[in-house]
Amino acid sequence: MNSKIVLIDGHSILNRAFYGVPDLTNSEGLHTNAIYGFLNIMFKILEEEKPEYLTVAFDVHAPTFRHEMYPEYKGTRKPMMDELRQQVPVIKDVLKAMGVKIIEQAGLEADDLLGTISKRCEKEGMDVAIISGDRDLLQLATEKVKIRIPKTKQGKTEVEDYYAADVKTRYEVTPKEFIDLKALMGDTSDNIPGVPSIGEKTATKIIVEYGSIENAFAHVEEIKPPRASKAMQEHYDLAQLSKVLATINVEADFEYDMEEARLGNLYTEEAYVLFQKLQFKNLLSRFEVSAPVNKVEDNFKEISSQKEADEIFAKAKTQKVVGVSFYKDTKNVLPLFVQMAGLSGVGICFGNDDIYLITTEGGMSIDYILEQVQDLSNSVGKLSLFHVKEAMEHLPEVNQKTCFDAIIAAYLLNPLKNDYDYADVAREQLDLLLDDKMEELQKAFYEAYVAYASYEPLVQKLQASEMDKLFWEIEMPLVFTLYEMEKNGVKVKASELKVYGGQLGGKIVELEKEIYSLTGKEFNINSPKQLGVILFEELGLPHGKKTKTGYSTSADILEKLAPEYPVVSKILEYRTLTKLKSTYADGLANFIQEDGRIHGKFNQTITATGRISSTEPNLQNIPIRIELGRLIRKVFVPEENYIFVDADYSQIELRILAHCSGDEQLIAAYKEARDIHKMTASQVFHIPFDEVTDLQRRNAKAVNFGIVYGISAWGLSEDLSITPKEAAEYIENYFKTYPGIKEFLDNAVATGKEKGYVTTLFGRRRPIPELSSGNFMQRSFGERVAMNSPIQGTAADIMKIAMVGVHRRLKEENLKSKLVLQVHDELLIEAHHSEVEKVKEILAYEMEHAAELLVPLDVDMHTGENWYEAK
DNA sequence: TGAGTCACG
DNA sequence: ACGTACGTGACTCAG
Repeated sequence: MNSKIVLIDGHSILNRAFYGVPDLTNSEGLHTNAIYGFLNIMFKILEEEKPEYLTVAFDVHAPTFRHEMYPEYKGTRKPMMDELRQQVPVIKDVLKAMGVKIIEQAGLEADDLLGTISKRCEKEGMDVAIISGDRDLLQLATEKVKIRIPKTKQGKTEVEDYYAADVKTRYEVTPKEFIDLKALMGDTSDNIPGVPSIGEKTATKIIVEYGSIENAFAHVEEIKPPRASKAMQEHYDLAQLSKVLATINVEADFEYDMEEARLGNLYTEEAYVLFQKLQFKNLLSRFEVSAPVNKVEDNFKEISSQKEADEIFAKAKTQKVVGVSFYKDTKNVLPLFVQMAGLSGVGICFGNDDIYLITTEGGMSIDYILEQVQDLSNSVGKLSLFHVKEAMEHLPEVNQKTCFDAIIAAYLLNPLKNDYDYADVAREQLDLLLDDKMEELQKAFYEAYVAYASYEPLVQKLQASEMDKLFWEIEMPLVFTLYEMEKNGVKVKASELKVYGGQLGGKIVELEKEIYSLTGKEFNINSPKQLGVILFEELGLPHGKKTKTGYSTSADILEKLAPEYPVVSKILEYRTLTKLKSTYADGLANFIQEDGRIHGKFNQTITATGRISSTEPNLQNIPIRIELGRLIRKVFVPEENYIFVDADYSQIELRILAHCSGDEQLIAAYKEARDIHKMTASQVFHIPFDEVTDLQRRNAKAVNFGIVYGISAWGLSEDLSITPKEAAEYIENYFKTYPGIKEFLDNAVATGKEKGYVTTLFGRRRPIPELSSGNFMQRSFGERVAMNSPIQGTAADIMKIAMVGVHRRLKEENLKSKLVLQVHDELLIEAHHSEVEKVKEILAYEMEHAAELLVPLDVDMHTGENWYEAK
């Protein structure tokens, strides 16, 4: 068995990968799709070939002898897109980190390097596989040298292989003749001229017949068709030039040490770090799980005696920063009961040599330890933790002013990531790689250490990005407000919910029967796939959009059919009812705790814009638009002697738009408390204010919404069921009426493109990597996001400020009333009967004064015996 | 696990 | 020519 070498045409494969793999970016906004695709192709090839040697060749962007001969060489080639260009140095770093030999040489193209190495290796008796996306390389094919051309088709990589014989089969010419073929037909991508009027067909015929351009020229009179013969006589010089340009130099002069190309272990620690940075989760699994050697680990000290613990706490009290973590020993706990297991220790860290785990092992009670931590919080500079809101369960009396939540800091620095844990922070802030499968004990040590060590870099980065004020004054205080809300929960009447669910169930069964009889068939109505087949194939209804998996059966499509086909309206009704039953009636019931309340989670590190999200259950999407659904709100009730006070901002996003754009007209309108949608209609459609019809007002409202979402004529036309042309006219008129708004939106996109992110009034950042995408769709999305995020994000900031203010006032004034829900622009308070007026005053004041804008912030308020009444 | 659908602001 | 409104989360089906 001969030894084997794989040679990769670096730029060519990177280019293939770039166009074959959908746009990917890591959390820092670096585009990574080409790198990802390149590595996938490379790994696939290596697995197939199992070579001893590997080399990747790159072009250096310097003129070669071909440019001297023909300055236009490769001249028409499009300049590399930025998103691809930025990936070139990175792939080189990745390859270096994996110990892969890279070769590049000024004055030589990758083709020449590959050709020469290939020849040298072949002479040594080796097998060679050359990987390129470029068919030029086919001239190098022999019996020993295989050219492999990967094609990415729908995510799958298929490879075309060419030995010399395969070239002959496919192109009717030998690899050597392939050069002559190209000399005749030319190559637009490399700007090789070829002979005018000779294309692939004619060129093949000529070369098959004569074997070379020289021999063809010797018989030029005989060449058929006459047109080709004439072209050949007139432009033989071009053919000769083209041949030289197309010929790969297989005897180039450069140093190449075979031993450097020998394949070692690709999966090095360096490569692992890079892969993590690039966020190639799939590829990471190729690395043997190996925790890197860590010096910190040597300093882990387990403490179980109270005397030692007291000393450590005493020392900790004088520190600027102390990292804290919690240790739950689950070794001997059945998986089912892990949740209920109590803590068995606390991690404490205030220096690289001071990393402790104080455990209950020696008889210290966990309450004692936790008390010490809370005590510590009063004298320490900062107490740094992960997930402070969750930690509050253990530290209810902690000094909130000294708490630092590293997860929230990491979120502000990159709100696009969907998941954060201490390992992410360790990697990003400390370049420390942690094994995800650690013992709980070791984890607790590391968590305390990372909380301590990441404090400085995080705070420094928050300052550098001007988000320190946002962090300390809004996000950190909000942690405790959200904790309170979760702890408070909201009372839900289980019995009424059950009745409601039962009623729905009855109606659903009836509808089911009717649908089956109307379609003449029993099927799963909940399956869009089955439903599509029944409606559009068996019943032959006109279908609209198609999705990847079949026909679209979404509500907007079905609604168009409903007037004509009774079964369709039944299906729509069925959908509504099953949704209400499964998600709300049954769904909510599952979350009612023993105290009769639902304690949903309010998440602070999820959204890209800064909004809060609600889960388990989602209490921010309880029905309201449809009456039947809205009834669910009747089961949300205050406890005895309490009443709901509900306050919501009126049109906060449009007001923010008015403020940020400084548009005189809009500002004046809000100052005068005019009906904004009606006014918009009057101005955009040129109608006297009092003559605006309901429809016109509705349309204007949709335009206002569209503006906030990052308007596009197509989107608006879809929403209003008008033509994109008409929608474009609306928008044009709108911008003519409010020139300040156009300027503001244009500016948002421009600064987004320039800086890579947009900001809210309070400095919150939203990175938008899509803005630099070469893909039209992605870029347009980025532009809409650039227009929307500052508005939506500022609204979120203002609401957060209001919440902190309301929470602070309730506490300061010793009120029994509690914040229970937040729904983006709405707050729900469970107010004690004796405190209703006070609560109303607090809500109104804190919400209206959360920010000082050029327009007033208006708040609507209602009270009620349940949530339905309070809206 | 991803796609489709639909509930909310 | 391209082809969607912005931001979320839960449930269901089907592979």
